[in-house]
Amino acid sequence: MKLSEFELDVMHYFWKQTQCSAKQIHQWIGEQKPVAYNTVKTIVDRLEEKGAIIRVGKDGRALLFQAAVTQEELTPSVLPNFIKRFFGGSAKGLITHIIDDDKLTDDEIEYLQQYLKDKKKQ
Amino acid sequence: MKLSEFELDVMHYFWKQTQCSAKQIHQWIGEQKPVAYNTVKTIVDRLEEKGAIIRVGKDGRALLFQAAVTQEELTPSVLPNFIKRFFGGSAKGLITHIIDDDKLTDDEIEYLQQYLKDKKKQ
DNA sequence: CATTTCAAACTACATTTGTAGTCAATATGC
DNA sequence: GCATATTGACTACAAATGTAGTTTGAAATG
Repeated sequence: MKLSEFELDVMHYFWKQTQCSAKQIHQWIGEQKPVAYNTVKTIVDRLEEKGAIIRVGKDGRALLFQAAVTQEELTPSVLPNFIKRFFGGSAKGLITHIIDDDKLTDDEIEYLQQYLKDKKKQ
Repeated sequence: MKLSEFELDVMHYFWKQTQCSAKQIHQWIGEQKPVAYNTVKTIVDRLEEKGAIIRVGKDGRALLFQAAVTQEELTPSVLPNFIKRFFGGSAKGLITHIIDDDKLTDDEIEYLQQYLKDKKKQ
């Protein structure tokens, strides 16, 4: 399943919330960028068409939707491509880039060190 | 600068090679998926329009191009978005995902451990 | 030099994406 | 019950994207 950037943004909300209406999505998105309700509704419609979300009921006249694909199901298909495109296929390259970029707190670094240590033991 | 997926694919070659012609790009891409020369040429044209590559000479009648933006210049604008979309903004989340997915060799794990250690010292 | 050939430049077109308006049905408040 | 406000469904449309054909001019070749 291939989703556009905006569609992924919206999925993000479905992954955090168990179920929600287009209106709720619109309000959430609206906190970050101004966009018409209908715009969000269109994205929701397309996500339903693509099978990324499904109707699970109604709240008054509003339809309630729920994610039909998990973040985990969708990510694997995206990450390898991303790594290939931007880091010549080297996952290590991506990680060192993140480290260089100071994207990690000291705590996170510690956590990852432990994580790597555990991984090597296996 | 925003580049499409295909455009990024092509940039990938410009980043590896110092300079090349549309024909060379076409041959390389052709190894992975069948696509007409003109298709590749269009992408090269668009990359030139966007200023991602520049003409650096000719080889016979063929134009030679060279990357005008480095991978490093382009990646920073893409990575945060990617992390936000797929890992809720957590770089740590991305890294642990990669580790879990066995994308790393033992040597790479070792290298990263050292890398993290050095980072913490700073 | 004339001819061939090949790449550049231009044009075309279906699909996807972001953005939103219109219309119709239906809860809901009074 | 009726008017009003909302929401779903449908339609619209420009820009971007992937894909490739046509035309033209200039370089290679005999």
